[in-house]
Amino acid sequence: MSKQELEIIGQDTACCQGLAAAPLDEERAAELAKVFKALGDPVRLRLLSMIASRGEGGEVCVCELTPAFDLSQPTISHHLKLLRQAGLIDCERRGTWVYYWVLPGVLDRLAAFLTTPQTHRASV
Amino acid sequence: MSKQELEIIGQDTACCQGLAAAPLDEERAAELAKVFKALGDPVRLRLLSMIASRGEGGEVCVCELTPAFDLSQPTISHHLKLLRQAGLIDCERRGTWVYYWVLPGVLDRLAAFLTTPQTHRASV
DNA sequence: GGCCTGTATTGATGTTCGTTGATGCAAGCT
DNA sequence: AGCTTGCATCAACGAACATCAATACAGGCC
Repeated sequence: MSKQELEIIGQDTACCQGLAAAPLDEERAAELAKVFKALGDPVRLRLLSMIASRGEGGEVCVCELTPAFDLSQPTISHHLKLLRQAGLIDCERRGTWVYYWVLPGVLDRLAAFLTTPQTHRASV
Repeated sequence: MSKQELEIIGQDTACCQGLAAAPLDEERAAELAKVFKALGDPVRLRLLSMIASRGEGGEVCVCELTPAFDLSQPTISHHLKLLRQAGLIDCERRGTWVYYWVLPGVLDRLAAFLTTPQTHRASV
């Protein structure tokens, strides 16, 4: 049930130049855009937030997520799949239920990418 | 030429609960999704990166941005408009040319929203 | 004034995305 | 085995989006 996500946001990839460090090349821009696109939907943002609120190592059962929305169960399942394909979350089936969690470090790496580098020819 | 952007990511809005602090309410999720959606396109990410690379207070003329892409001028103009409406950048016309810059603090606030809060019932 | 250059807007088109009902699959239970 | 529950996948449809050619607008220059 795993093994489908992208591996975009660094992990061991030492690279990780910030957005403001230098103009993004086409390839890296395309990869990162997939992640931000996954975040670019209110339902997915809420889903991710609900999962992330469980803290490090925390998990949420799908059965807790679905009833929080005025949407059909397939729709929620679809959004969870997109978040997973973006490399933000992962899941595991345990018995009848499926549990989701936030992949450790991803959000912090994304944040690091956004914040402007301290060392810069700053004008201020 | 300004005065059209959203005011989403805090500024003086003291609020700014992180994504992992608590489940996002519908309204805030919708607002934030607009920003991430603006970032969810490779062209816009590259545009923003090119502008942000100029550092604090830096500006870029549209005439420098357009030729960096294999896209028509109206398309670039359209993407810049979306970035502006998302509250990420602003612009000003000076004579014949239009200059864009990154709104100060926006990226840092976005990053702060993504990073998990330190104070938490962390399991690790 | 008229012309030229740089940028934004409009209208149209092909593609992608969000949503749903129907269906399929996995696991527990009797 | 058969039934039931939880979740994923499929097929289809309407809405939103990215793109372009054509056009409009703004400012400098003659």
